[in-house]
This record gives sequence, C-alpha cells and structure tokens, in this order.
Amino acid sequence: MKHINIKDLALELNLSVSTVSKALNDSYEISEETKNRVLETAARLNYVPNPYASSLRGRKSKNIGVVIPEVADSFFSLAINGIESVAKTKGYHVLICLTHESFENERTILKEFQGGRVDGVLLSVSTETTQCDHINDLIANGLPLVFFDRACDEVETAKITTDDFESAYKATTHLIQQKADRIAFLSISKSLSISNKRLEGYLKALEDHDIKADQKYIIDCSNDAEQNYLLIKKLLQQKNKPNGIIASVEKLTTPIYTACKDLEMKVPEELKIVCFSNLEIATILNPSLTTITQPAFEMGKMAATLLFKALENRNFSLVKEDFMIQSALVVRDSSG
Amino acid sequence: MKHINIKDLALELNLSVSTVSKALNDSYEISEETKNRVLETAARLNYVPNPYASSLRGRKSKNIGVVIPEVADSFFSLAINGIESVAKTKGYHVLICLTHESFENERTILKEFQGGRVDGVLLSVSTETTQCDHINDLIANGLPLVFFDRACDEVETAKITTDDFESAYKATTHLIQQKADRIAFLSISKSLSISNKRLEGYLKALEDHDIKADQKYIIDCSNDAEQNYLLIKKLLQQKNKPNGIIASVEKLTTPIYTACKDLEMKVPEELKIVCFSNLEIATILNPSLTTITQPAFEMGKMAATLLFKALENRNFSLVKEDFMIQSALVVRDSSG
DNA sequence: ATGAAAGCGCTAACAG
DNA sequence: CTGTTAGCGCTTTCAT
Repeated sequence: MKHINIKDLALELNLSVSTVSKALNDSYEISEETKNRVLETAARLNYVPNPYASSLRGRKSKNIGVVIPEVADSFFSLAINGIESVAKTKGYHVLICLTHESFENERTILKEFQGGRVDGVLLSVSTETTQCDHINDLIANGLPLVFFDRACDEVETAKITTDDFESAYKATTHLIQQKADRIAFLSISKSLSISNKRLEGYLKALEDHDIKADQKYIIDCSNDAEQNYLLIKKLLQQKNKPNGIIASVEKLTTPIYTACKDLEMKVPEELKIVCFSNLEIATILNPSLTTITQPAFEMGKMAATLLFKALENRNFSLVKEDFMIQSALVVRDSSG
Repeated sequence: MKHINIKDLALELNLSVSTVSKALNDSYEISEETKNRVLETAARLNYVPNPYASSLRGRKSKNIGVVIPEVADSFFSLAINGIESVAKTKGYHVLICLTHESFENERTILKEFQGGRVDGVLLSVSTETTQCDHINDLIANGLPLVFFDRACDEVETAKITTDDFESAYKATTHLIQQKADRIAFLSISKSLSISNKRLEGYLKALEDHDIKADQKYIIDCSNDAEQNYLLIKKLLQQKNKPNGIIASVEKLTTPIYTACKDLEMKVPEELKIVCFSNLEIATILNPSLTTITQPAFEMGKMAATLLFKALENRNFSLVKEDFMIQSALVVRDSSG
C-alpha cells in the first residue's frame, strides 16, 4: 500500500489540491457537497495527513514536549496521564523526554526542542539544575513553557506546584503531635526549589514547637538507592537516633522500610514515618504508610491546559500564571 | 531571539544554502575549512535544524511511537526507560501514546501514525484488542513495528515476549510445593495472548500435579480497581476458598492485599500469593511479595534495538524475529 | 569545492 | 465556490 497524499486525493477527485485541503479543513469556502465527496474519498483511500508538512507550512508540529526526570515514579506517571488527557482533546501528541536527573541531558533536550520539534514544553527540572539559561533560551525562542512540580523560581513563566512548605509543615507537626521529638528530614537536592521549601516547612514546624533543629537529622540523599539505604541505616543507628522521619521523595520509601526491617526497628512505636509519595501501594505496606500525596493527575492536567491556552492565543502571557495546589496529608499506621 | 534557519546561516557565511547543508551533514564534498566555519557559526548563532523539514524531504521524522496501555505501571515505565536508552543513542525521540486498554484508542493512534508522525512503532496491545487489522494496515503502509510483552500472534513481525507459560507454570508449581492445593488464577483478559499463556501454564501445572482445575478459581478481572477488589473478596469468602493465588498482572496486588487485610486472612499461612509484578516495593510489603519479575528494561531495549535495525536497513525483515526472554520467579515471604 | 534549483506535503494568499 | 501559485526549511541531484 503506497502512502497516499493530498495530491493523489486531488487527482482522484478531479479537484485542485487547494480545494481538497480546504475541504479537509472544513473551510467555509467549500460547498457541502464537495466536502462530503472529499471526506468520503479520503476515508476510502485511507488518507492520513502528514502533520509535519502542515507544521512546516507555519503551523504547529502538534507535539508537546514533556521533560521529566523519570517515568518510573508514580507522581510523574500520573502527571503524564493528566497531560495526555488534555493533549488528546487538542489533537496533540506527547513527546516524553527523560533527564534521569542530569542537567546535561536536560539542556540537550531543550536545545533540540528549539528546532521546532515541539510547539510547547512542560518541564519538571532535574535535581542537578541550578541555573536556568537553557530554559530562558527556549522561552526567548518563542516556545511556551510551563513548569509543574519542580520549577525554577528565576524563570518567569507559569508554574503548577503544590504547597510544599505547608505540607512539610503539616507533616512535621503531625509527627510532633504523635510525640516524636527527634525528627529526621531526608532531602534529595540542595538546589531544587521544592526540596528546599519542604525543608523550610520542616524547620519552621520544629521552631514553632520549640524543637531545636539538628544538622545530623538532615540528610542529603542521592540518586543511588543502595547509597541511600546505607545513609538511612547509619542515621537510624546513631546515638540519639530519630524517632520520626520525613522523606521528601517517594523513592526513599523502600530504603527506609528496608532499613527498619533490617535493624528491627518497630514502626510506628520506635520510628514514625511520613513520605511524600503518590504510591497507591502505601495502603498495603505494613504498617501502612502515612503520605503527603500530591494531586499528580490534576497538576499534569492544569499544566497542560495552561500550555494550550498559550498555544492557542499568542497574546496570553504565561508570566504570573502560578498555581499552587494543595497536597493531602493522608495519615495511616506508620505515624500512628 | 528570532529562530534561525539554514538560509540565515548561509547569508551570514556568504555561502549557498546547499553548501551549508552539506557542511552540516559532514559531506565529503565540502572542505574541512568550510565545514569548520559553518559549524562554528551555527553554534554561535544557536542554529538548531528543524527535524520536520528534513523529514519532509524524504528522510525520517526521528520519532518512534511507543503505544502502551498505561504508564503508571512499573513494567511499562521500566520498559520505556529501556526504549529511551537506545532511542537516545540513535538521536531519536520517543512519542508515548496511551491506549488506556481501549481498542478504539489503539486503532486511532496507529491510524494517525500512518501520516508520517513516526518512523516506527513499538506496541503492547490493549486488553480489548482481539483483531489486528489496524496493525497489519500500519505495517502494510511501510511502518516497521515491534511488539513487546503483549503481542498479537496473527501479526507477522518481531515480538519480544517473556516465557509466560513457563513462568506461570513455575509459579503454580511453587505454590503446590508449598502445600497449596486450591490455587486461584486472576486473569485480565480472555483475548490477550500473554494472559492466556499464563493461564495455560497454570492449568498445565495443576494437571501435572494431579490437581483438578476448577472454574470458580479462575477469575476475570477488569480495569476497575474497586470492582477487582470485590471480586477477590468474594473469591476469598466462598466455601472451599483458595489457599493459593496467582495474579497475572501487577495492578491486582493492592486489591489482593487489601482483601486479605480486611478479611483478616493470614498470608502465607492461609493464603499464599504470587504476582506477576515489577514493583520494586514488593520487598517491603508485609509479608514481602513473591513475584514473577519480567526483565522490563531489557525487553524495551531489545524491542527498540530491533526496530532500529529495521529502520537502518530496509532489507532487514522483522518477520520471524521473535525473542522470548526469561522472567524470574523471586520467592519471598508471601508464598513461604 | 561550491551553487542553483527542484521538490518533500501541505496551507494560504490571491485570482478567477 | 474553485484553482493557481508561492513557500515553510531542508536535502539532493545536477551543474559549474
């Protein structure tokens, strides 16, 4: 089966290419009858337009780029679902690019996007990203960009985030109310804005409850699971070991639970745990895990909706379009 | 910053467009000196080629399509990582399209791909897919396609699968050896080839151990978590309730554990569990979950590698390029 | 070693 | 209402 194009269609129909094009695009210039004929023949010959040819002609690629650190993470995979749900209604496709938490990768991807592969970008920055020239370049080049979850404060564009400060504050307060007084905080990045805000919320809660923050309870985790396991184990073995722990990111759940099991620490009696996590499976852990759950699907959806607003209306400015959505503290047995 | 194209570059360099193009593509016709000048200016002006313009000119879109039921699933997200790892080395991008287990969606996506949006396709079919004309159409249209995990037997093209029959057989045998004699099997689709092979492996293992299969132990699950929970609960409440259970798909883990908890069934004493699952978190469930783990990353990688072979060499035929990789039965406490 | 020109598939002025 | 034509950015003969 040869691939059929608009010229073939025109030939078959004894019409000009432009008439066919207009009919296909439901132009008011074309008679109903012709439209029907064209549509019918197109269907019969299995005509599928080449999106990139339209793209070239000044229109859109009809692709949006989604740049994230990782897919194997329930926050991001749910967010993708949200993004995809709106892209679909707009006839757009989603190009997913993974940075694997590498700044270099992130820069390369955004650079490449400037060639016109995508019409707009949804971005959640890598843990390594400390400066944002590559992002500003992209925007200067005319590509609308919306951050979701992990944003760069310095870049002036729309951001969909959650109340990281407040939710960490709430989680910490919750642990304090559960009688934890030596609470550890596991961070993933010193530069990431969300990580810092969570840390600040934690610190403020301690302060408000007259608990002195202690550096030894604040741990910088890495991207390496084994390494993190060792760090956490060490944390839980020291003198004055913590009796509460807050993990600022989902992937720390496994090392924490594993360490507790290996050290035979009783949860929640000896250690109360809260994780930032969207894992559905939190409910069936034993003890079930208290989580801060972000509205991942909703966030993806909102970010995409905003991006399409900008795409559809060049006058719509993304600057100052910041939305902060609430996360939920879901109390379960691990902090009980 | 205006977007710069090859014409701007040529103007700046006092060269013709074609010379610049050739220099950029490292043609033997161009002198080293000119190449260097061009490359340097391109870098300075931040020139990024438009992939779709090249695409139009008879080359490639440099996109591959990955069509899967769902991203929020550890098998698929790990497979995506594998796919992406090879796409990246080839300078390709990955367009991820979700069917959400709907045949209609799957058909629409594949149809759309025929317009040239992607150069090749990696597919894992939906649970609803019972006939494969849409896939054959795509292939007939000249797009190479490789199945991974969930394939259609009737379509003649490369398939990367796992030993579904054997692993279900192994899992069942394992449960029998653990003294389970009423073993339930949870299926997700009556049409899906992998689901059926798993079912057959289960049935064969029962037969080989002189256990009579019983329809009431074979459950067809749906796409709806709540529904599945109820089905499982009912299964576990009947007279002669099973003392072993095999779930053919990861997402059934939560409903199973939840049902056990709600019914206060002791695992593994009263019920031994095995799930087909790539959840990292299997280790920290309580009891830790015995799984059949598929080499998801590897499978994605192999599927992509095969696809690129076909893309790079039009003579390379994907027919008969079938690979079956072994899954691992990882015994943990839930079947202990 | 370099350049002119055609054309990939499509859309959009502009004419008729 | 329909057709002619130019051109989107790029590659690729075919000259020079």
